[in-house]
Amino acid sequence: MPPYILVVEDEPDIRELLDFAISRSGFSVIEAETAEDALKVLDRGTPELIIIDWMLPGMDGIDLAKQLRADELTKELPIIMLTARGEEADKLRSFEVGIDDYVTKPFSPKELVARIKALLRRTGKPEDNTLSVAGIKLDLSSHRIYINDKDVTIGPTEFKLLELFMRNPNRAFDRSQLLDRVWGRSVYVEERTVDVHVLRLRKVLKPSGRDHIIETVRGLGYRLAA
Amino acid sequence: MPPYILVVEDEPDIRELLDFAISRSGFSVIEAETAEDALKVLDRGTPELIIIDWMLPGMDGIDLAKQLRADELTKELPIIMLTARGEEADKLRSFEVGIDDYVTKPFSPKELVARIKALLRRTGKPEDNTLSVAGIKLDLSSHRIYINDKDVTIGPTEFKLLELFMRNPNRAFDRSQLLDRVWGRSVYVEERTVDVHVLRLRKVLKPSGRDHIIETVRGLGYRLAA
DNA sequence: AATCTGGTGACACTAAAATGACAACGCATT
DNA sequence: AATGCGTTGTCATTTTAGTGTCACCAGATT
Repeated sequence: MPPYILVVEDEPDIRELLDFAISRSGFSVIEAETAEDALKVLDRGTPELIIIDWMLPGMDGIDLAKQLRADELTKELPIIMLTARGEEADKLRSFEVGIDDYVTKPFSPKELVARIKALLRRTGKPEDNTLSVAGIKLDLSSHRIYINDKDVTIGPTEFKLLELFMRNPNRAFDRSQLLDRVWGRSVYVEERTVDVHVLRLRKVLKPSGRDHIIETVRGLGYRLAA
Repeated sequence: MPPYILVVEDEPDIRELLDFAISRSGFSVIEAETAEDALKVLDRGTPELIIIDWMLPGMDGIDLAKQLRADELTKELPIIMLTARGEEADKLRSFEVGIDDYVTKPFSPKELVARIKALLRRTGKPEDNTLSVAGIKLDLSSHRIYINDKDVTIGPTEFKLLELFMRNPNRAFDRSQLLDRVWGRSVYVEERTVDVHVLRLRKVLKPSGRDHIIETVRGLGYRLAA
């Protein structure tokens, strides 16, 4: 899943310059000549960031930006707009649409790259959705669990239970809290069912000797000891 | 026959090293032990590039190169010659024949791959945007798919589905995400339809034994395991 | 000892996914 | 317009995996 930056620019020379400058600083670049092309590319996967030329044949940059903002999938996509000197007056309009940054032509590649990096830093990619406590690693994005780097399988309920515990290490939950937060407020199940799932969770942790980290708090409920 | 790189080398160890290094950077490799074998392979389809060991039993590398240059079909075929240290003196001769580049043994795999890429770029072969994960290769431009270098047919929807998975290996998607990103936000289809298409995708992958890489995440959706 | 609380295995039950069949559709060909 | 082919979405059915409950047991608590 190579993260990439999408460049939408109709002038071949500038496109190449952009590609060169950006690739050289370690990003992969995909180029599109027109807004229409860009949309096609976007259909196949969301980039980390998109650079759009203000003036484009057909649908222009602003319209493309608007459309991106309207779409749930690309709503958050950082946008850098390329404008020619003299179009600066329009920058207000572009910020209205939700452009994150803009660069005026002619631009220095160094500046551009700096802006890209700044923007990526700013928008912070929550890519590594991974929780890890006491040798247990829970990868939210792949929905996988590793114990001492060994892959283990686990049921959906146990997954949610473990996730809750890992998000709140050392905190003790009573059974009704666990039911609320793992099963949901609406369903009714016996409180003792929690015990069974804790048992099942411990069974999964057992082979790695990590089962003791789920502690029983007598008279109350359970807790994950970090 | 999918785009590939032909390696002509008689020493098994080196052949394997080459295969490993080159495949790892996304090209398919076909191996030949001798010049004669190589010619047989070439009969079945022209590769993107050919790597020839200088010293070969029977017809040697230079002769093979000469013959390739003489044939209309392989006249333009980029050739990289592998020479042992000490044979460098002959490099002049090899450029005469029309070798495009040469690499002296021992070589670093990284350097070799860099040279391959440079050569492909130079000879104008547009670096076909191809996506490859776990022995599955997607050719985005020709919309074709190769599994272990074997051509397989696949429906458009399965293609998009597989592409999404390959662009986000290990990431688990729920059905609604898959519907959004493969079918598009606007159309309404049953969530269960996803199951059917996953089934169809798996059926296509089955003959190559690659079907298990599409994993079911119970209670959630699916994921491609890399 | 009497009681309370949690651990545990068994089991019936249910929800979720795999699968096979099918009708509708799009598209190219005739 | 009719034909045929490949693709698509849906549904009914089977298969599989996970769930909740209970009965019983053991250790802790009084």
